[in-house]
Amino acid sequence: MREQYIPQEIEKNWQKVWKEKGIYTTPNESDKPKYYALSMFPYPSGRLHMGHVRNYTITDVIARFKKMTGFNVLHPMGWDSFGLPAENAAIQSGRNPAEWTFTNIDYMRTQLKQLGLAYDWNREVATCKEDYYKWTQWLFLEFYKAGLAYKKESPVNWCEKCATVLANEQVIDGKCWRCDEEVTKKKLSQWFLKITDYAEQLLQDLDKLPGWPEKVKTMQKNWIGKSYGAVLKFKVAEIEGMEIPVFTTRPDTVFGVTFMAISPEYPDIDKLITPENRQKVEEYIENAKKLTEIERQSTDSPKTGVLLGTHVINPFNGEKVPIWTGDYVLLEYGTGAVMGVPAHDTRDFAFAKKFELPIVQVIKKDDEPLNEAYTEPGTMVNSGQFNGLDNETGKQKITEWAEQNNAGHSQVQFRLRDWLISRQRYWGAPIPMIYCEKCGIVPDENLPVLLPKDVDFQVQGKSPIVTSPTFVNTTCPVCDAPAKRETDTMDTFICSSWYYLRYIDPKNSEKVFDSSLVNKWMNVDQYVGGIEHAILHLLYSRFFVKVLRDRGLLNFDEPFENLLTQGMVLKDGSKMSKSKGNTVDPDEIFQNFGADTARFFILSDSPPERDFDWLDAGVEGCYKFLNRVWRLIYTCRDNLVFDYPVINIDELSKENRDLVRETHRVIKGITNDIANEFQFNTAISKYREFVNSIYDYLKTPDINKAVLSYAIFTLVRIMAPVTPHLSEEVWADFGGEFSIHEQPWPEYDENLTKSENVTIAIQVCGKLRDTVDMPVNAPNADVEAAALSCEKIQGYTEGKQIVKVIVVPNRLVNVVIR
RNA sequence: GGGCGAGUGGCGAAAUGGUAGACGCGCUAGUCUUAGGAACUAGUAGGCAACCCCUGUGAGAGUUCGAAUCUCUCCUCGCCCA
Repeated sequence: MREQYIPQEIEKNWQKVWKEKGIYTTPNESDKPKYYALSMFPYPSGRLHMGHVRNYTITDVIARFKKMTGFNVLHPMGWDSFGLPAENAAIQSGRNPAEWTFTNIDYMRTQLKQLGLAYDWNREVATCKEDYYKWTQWLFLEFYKAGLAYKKESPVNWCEKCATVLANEQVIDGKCWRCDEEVTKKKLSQWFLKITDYAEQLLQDLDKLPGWPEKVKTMQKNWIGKSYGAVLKFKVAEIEGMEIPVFTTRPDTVFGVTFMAISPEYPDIDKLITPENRQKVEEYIENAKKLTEIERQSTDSPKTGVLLGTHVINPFNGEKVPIWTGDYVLLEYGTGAVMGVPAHDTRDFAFAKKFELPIVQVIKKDDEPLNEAYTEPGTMVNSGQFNGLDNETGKQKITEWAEQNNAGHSQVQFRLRDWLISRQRYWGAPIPMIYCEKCGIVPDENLPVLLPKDVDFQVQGKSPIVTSPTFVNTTCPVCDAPAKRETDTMDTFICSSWYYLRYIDPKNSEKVFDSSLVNKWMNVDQYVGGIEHAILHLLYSRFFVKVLRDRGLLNFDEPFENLLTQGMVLKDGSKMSKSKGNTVDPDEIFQNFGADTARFFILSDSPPERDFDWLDAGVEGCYKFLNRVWRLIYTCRDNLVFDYPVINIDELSKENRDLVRETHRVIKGITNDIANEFQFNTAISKYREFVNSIYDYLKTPDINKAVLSYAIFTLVRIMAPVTPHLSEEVWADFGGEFSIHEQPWPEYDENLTKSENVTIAIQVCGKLRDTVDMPVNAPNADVEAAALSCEKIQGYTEGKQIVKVIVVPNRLVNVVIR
């Protein structure tokens, strides 16, 4: 027998051969249909973690399988390599962020190669390289030219610890998505991308994505948050000509308005404050600034507010109600002002209770007294001419009345805000804009705008980029006068919004990419990544594609045809993390067991979208199994014939026929598990069952070399996507043509997937009582007769009346008695 | 508070209207061995001295010849949104 299974040697050798022969280089031209398999590219944090291993193994198995089933597969990899950790490392260790990043990339690339992933490394991209971010900047200018990039002063989310602003999507429960610091509000002049222009399309086109998990689509739908309502205009009683518009989804409750609340940041708030209230209000406004959004919005935190002293007039009933300012009203949502209807809005109710404001019920279901806000449907009351309408009709009628009387109009409102992309950091793509005193804001077409190297990373509270004497001062490209550069860099989510397009044409120095190539390769047929990107990255990428389509750069609506969101890798029931000390280092697994074992294990046990609990004993179990496969092959080496003759099943003994049939059945099962369902865990269990069957077969005296060879070499081939090194080694050792990964996927004969006999369950009144072996597809009458003649069944039927007998072919018989 | 998803052995899980617990981990006993954490064999949902018996897929009801699976009510957990 050949020596032991030594994965470390086998794997190293084949990785070298694959590289030399370039079998994973993907040509752009091919007779085969295209298939684009994509993993979310990593941030080069230093080393691979098990989440990466899981993500990339899943995509790799799909890519290898597709290649064997006849596709020209594009399977690239790259680096999401701008971002804060590099800068923090630079601050702490004095190293240059670029150096830190490229060192990490080199190490992680080695690890990816050790995992045996079938990437076309010629297409590698890194977002922090000049030849990439040049085009990120170019795309920014495309947005600018389309009127989709603008600068605006507004209160923005500010993370003190990261010393930068954050997009709304990056604020999780009022905290920074990166460092968990409480996010506060700060007024700054910042660049935005006008994603709201595409809100409707981003919502509608979710229907074009049947290959996405419902969960992700629902999350995006909620995030975009389309709501139908009306803007109603309330005149200010004390100030001639001034009015305050409010957005409401409940115009039907307008007769229940007993106060108005405006945001502390409301632009005209100053005019609305009467002198006797001024001091109190200003103090209140100061305080509100310090609060986080979560503190302000929470339904269970106590409501606060102060009276301004002025009033508005309800256009519907002429009633004068006081104006308050309350921090639960946010400037960014709606119009920054809400009409207070305590009877029918939970937060208004709490506010009114606290400040003893009147509560007027205008929607009624029954006569129960109002102990809390009534937010259900009902009939309108106390609403003048609208009394008696059901409230849904009321919404329309009220809005119509407002439109006819110049008091408002219907309005569709989105929760989605424009995307704030300015970051006060160094390690990102500089926003290519110049400020000239004469010409104003001028785009810098001279790309790339390179990151300066003469910066001081030790500065506190501002971006290191500002310390560069050479970067900030420049000349205006229009008038040649001295000018200043924009010093903010772009949110790294911009860089990752288009990387999958650059893989298609990664070395193009003339253009961002060749449109015809991109149109040919896209969409991504299968995208695999973590659920944590359900909103951020996936929404931004969809937005980018739509804008680039409208700029004529590509001709499709959506980037990712099918999406698989894989679950987390856990250990001892919780997420792996350094602080918990429950991490598992991929390098250690490679060294001890080899990459094939790691790949095999990470796919076993749990379906991909579910969380996966890492178990050390589980890895060992997989290693033992691969050893068992190896031993199986080499103990029966003398009986294996690579070019075995055609098998005629009719000439074989029962044991041989059974193994042939099982081989066909396993091909069918695994093909289905991988191709249709991504049920890698059940595929793995089928490999094991098959190996167990072959071992059983070896015990029979009548071993047929062709049958055994058919089983073994089929096993080796169908395992190839999961254990590429082991399969390649065995294949080559027995004289197979290089490479097993370029062999066609085994086919099966549907007729031969069926066994000759089946065990039929016999139930009496739905309870299992016995079983009987019958030939497959036996006539129902025969099966019924066999069932009724069973001794045990007769014991149950004796003296009873048989009401009916149900026969499910090849499955069971149910005898119903009375 | 709303939306979505999930609940099956000691554990990861399988079965999507038809023999519940495939496959694996762990465990038990045995064989071989100087030894074994290797390999192999047998067993492993619970109850009962034991069975070919009874119970059993979060709880309860319903539909059906038959329900882990479909329907309703409730409980618990997770995620997202407030």
